[in-house]
Amino acid sequence: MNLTERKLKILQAIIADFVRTAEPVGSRTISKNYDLGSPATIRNEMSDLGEMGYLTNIHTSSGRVPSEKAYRLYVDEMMKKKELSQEKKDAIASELYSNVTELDNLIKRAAHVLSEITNLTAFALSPGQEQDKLKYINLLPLDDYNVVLMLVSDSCKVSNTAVRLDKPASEETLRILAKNMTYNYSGKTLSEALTLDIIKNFKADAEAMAMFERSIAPSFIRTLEEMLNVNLYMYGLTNIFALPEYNDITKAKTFFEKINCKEEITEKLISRDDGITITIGEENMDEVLRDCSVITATYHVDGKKVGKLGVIGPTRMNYEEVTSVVEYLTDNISKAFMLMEGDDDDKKEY
Amino acid sequence: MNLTERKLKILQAIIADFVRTAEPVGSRTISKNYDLGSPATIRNEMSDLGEMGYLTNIHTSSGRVPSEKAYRLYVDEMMKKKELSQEKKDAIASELYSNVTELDNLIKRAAHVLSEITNLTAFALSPGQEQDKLKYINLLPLDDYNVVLMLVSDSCKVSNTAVRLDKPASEETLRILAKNMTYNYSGKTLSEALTLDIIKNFKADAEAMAMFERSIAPSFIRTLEEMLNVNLYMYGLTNIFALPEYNDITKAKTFFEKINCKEEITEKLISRDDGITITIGEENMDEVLRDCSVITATYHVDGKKVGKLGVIGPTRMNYEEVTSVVEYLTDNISKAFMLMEGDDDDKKEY
DNA sequence: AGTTAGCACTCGCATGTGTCGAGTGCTAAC
DNA sequence: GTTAGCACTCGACACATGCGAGTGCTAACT
Repeated sequence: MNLTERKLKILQAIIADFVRTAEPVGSRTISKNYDLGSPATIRNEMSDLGEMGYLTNIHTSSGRVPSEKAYRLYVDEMMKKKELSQEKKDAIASELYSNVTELDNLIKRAAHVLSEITNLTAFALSPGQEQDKLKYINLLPLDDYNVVLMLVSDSCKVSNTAVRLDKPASEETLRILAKNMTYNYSGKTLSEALTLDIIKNFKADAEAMAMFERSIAPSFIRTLEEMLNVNLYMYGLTNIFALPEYNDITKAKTFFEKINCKEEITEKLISRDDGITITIGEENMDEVLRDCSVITATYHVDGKKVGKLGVIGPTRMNYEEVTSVVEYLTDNISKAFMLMEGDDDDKKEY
Repeated sequence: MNLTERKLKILQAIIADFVRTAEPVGSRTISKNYDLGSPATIRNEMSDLGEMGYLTNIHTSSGRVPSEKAYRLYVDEMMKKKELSQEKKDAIASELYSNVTELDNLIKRAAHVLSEITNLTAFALSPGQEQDKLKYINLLPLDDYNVVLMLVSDSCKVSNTAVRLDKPASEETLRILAKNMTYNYSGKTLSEALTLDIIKNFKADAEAMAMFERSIAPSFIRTLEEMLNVNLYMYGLTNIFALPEYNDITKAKTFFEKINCKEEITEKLISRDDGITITIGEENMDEVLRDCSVITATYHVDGKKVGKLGVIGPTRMNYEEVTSVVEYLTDNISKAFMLMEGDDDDKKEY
């Protein structure tokens, strides 16, 4: 038995209907709305589709529900690229292109508008900074016991930390230490910096070295780690309440509990393939996401920096629509970022 | 009719039972468990209590449920101070006194452990920084077009922002501007700094002034505002799923949606009285919190800085227990903070 | 041979009915 | 003032019934 033209059309119709209504769809409905033959004919075809594993029925006399295999077929073969409605494009634009000054803010907004447009749970990962290089390192004395450790990266990400010394250090000592750090670390990527043996190659007297190791080095490492951290932003979590599949309170509960393990989710998302990736139900290999689908895409800013964003929703999701939104968004993140940087392509060398 | 000893005892028993079970409590239950007379006697008393507005019954033949007036009476008159179990004290201690380095982290942990112990939704507001003073202001050139604006406050809170200039500035210019800023702003509280007319009293040439106004001042203001921001942390939101009063999916939904308006919640919490404050149901004057009770307390760190933390839960909440936890926590936040600052009381002058 | 009408059958769901148990209110006796 | 007893109320639950949507199958139609 193979997938004839009509079978495909019927399957598509069933998917469309089920995505819209979340109700099992019967032969009569399809027959009425799609001009694909009489209910009886459709029933025969549906029966075949069921045998082939594309449709399931809860029990004998209920309508049919598309299987995950059906969604996979749909996503791979039947789904067409869809131009986003102007309205949605506008919504995205007004969110992205409006006086945002920080990349992370841009990302947040992208995730936010994504959740609003799709009515699903959206998330975004801030770009990984592994390739970002240290550019400027300094130690600024505040008073005898407090200094500020200041790191600036290639991409002008500034980070500083108040460090409390256990005994006063002279400005001279700090200057020397800062010089040493600059010498050893500037030009290195953040992840490289973390792997280097901190005190190797330091040229300073024993006391300064001791002070560095005790007080400054730990802060330095912590700050580097922090700069490397990928942030996960989530929006529209409560959108799941609108979905009939989460009418069951315990389902909603477990969803929330699992989705709140940010580390775990970050992990999962990072390890996904680049580009637009769609995983359906069991493909997610995850207890909680078993009856969800996840769509992610990679966005690029500034050539090298890469992050992810996407949505989590029921397998019954409007793949076509959501995919276009996700795609449109990732494209526009780069553009918005460039705009944010100012009209200063000439300055990009720095 | 007035509240006799026995009536009070019966009311207390009913509250205790209802808090535990969330089921309307009947005369027989009380009679069996509390030795306060036969079911019939208790029924008579309950009838009186109902007339006085302390008990309500859903319908003729259901058990009684304490009214908000009853909870108010309980909280005001009948509740005793309760020593926390050692187990809970330990849980709090292990969360608060373990290598935390930032105040905000301490606060987060406090809220987290609070939600864990009470099984309710807990929140914490980071301390307001209105009284925090600017101590150190500097502009550090990164390259021709990028400088770092660096602010350090009295309490060693460091903040810096990358500022992009629209045309290059000499180190000298930046030095002068920084000096001007220091002269005008250091020693001022953050909120004072925001109210001052930025460019008044500046001594610099016209070009430097223009540059300051165009590029640096906006970042300065934004940074100040950011430093003044009070952060709201929430934990245990999903705990409400365990409460029978939120078995209704729409209730859970509205709860989540409202509780997610961080600004609104922050507003509401800030405006509450200091010290331990308990508001019950309608006292909250809020559509969503109408059938919740809120317990907040103020914590102090460092003498002047003040924040809040507390829980949101159903009116049927263990007020005694929760109040003790909240109280114990606020006390220990100050202690943990002092420990965090190091054993350096001698350095506190700075 | 593919398509369709017709019909018996299944199942979920809503509705109605009866029973049970927990609880109240009242009255009369202690 | 307290208590036992009793009639009454109401929600929860179990069970039956009917309805509607849907299927599968067969036989007739094109």
